[in-house]
Amino acid sequence: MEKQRKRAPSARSLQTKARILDAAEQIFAERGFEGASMRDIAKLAEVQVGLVHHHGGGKKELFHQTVTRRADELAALRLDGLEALKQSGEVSLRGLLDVFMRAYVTLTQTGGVQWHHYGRLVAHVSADPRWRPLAAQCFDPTATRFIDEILALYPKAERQAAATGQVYSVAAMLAFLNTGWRIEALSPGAAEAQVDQLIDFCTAGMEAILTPKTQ
Amino acid sequence: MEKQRKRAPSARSLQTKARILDAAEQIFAERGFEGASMRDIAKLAEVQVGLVHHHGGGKKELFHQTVTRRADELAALRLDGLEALKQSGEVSLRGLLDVFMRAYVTLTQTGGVQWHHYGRLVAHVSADPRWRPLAAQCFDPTATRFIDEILALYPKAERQAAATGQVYSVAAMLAFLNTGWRIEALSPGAAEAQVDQLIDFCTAGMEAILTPKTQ
DNA sequence: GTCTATATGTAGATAGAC
DNA sequence: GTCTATCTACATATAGAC
Repeated sequence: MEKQRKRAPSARSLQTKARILDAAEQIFAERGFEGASMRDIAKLAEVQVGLVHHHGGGKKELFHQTVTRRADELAALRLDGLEALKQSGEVSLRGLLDVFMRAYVTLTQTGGVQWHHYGRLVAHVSADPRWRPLAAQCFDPTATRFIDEILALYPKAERQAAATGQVYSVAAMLAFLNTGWRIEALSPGAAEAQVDQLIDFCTAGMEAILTPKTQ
Repeated sequence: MEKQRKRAPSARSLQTKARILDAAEQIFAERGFEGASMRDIAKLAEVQVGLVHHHGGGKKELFHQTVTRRADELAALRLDGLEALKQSGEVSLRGLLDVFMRAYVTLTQTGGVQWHHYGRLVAHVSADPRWRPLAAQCFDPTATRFIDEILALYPKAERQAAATGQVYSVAAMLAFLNTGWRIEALSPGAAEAQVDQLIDFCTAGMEAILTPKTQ
């Protein structure tokens, strides 16, 4: 259970680092990279400023760690869902977009504050061209995987169209996450209806640009 | 209310202020509010730092001025287009979204660097909840106007659905503007095709959430 | 209106004691 | 690993000469 590499990670140390990453996640999500300060992160994590540098390795490196920490978990969530969908034999465009979005959206809205912060953090990463390489590393492999599946359903569509639709869908999803609606405040049924609406929008839009205009 | 009628705006002064706002537009667009510095803005505008304060009235006020400067022009562009569309008698959902997006998108892509910067600046404003009041002041009136027209076309649709679709459409549009495709680098025909594709996506998505599921 | 000089605060980062 | 103290740089903002 307990990891022991060199000397002693000392459960306390791991716990401290986790607290720092949690704090960084929140501050970065709220104020962006430039707007966040190491001091505010340290204060929220209830540690000294030097410790944030020690565990984070500088502000930029800390930001990278914060983003990548949950990226694998998110990718696994999506790819597992994709695998389950394919084995069900009922692969459809809507089913693919549902798998890609629903678990993530639900998690960021009702899966605890940290995932909520992570949702906003991802919005920053996706919006700022400066983080393009980081975003590519974290999210492109999974996105490409889904685009492949979509193209298998629409053999005559061009890859550019599917990729464009994916970009628009992600943009709509991030808008949904960051528009400030805390859907958890609604009734559970209403929350699901909101997600359904998002998926309806993206499915219809995607299908429109996948099928030849000369309908 | 009115601008200084006291002495003389002195063409040179107006020119200087315009240069400062142009520089601010570019720097804010590239690095966001926190990432931008008054020094960098001054340097790009080729003036002294004090002058940026003098004309801008502090960093926050300068940001507001930069955003609002072109907002009226943009609103007029859209409302004129809406008026023309209504007088043509051929109002459709696609027509409305076309009016709302095409002129703006084309302008930010081929209307000169300053409009290109402004497109990215608007993306920052739209993404950050801190600028919500500013965004509301600049863009909500026009957006509400278009939502009204959409609801007139779909009497049975709920206002929430139209507003949600509008948010997703704007998100897709901003993604289009900021994904880095310089469509001006493409052939003119290809550029128009890209915009058509964006409008296709939004029209289909919007229609999907405006019509009752149990169709 | 424009420039020089400066006031004042805070940022990221590090050294060294414990 | 953790904390205290500090270095250095740069931020916004302003005062006053011209």
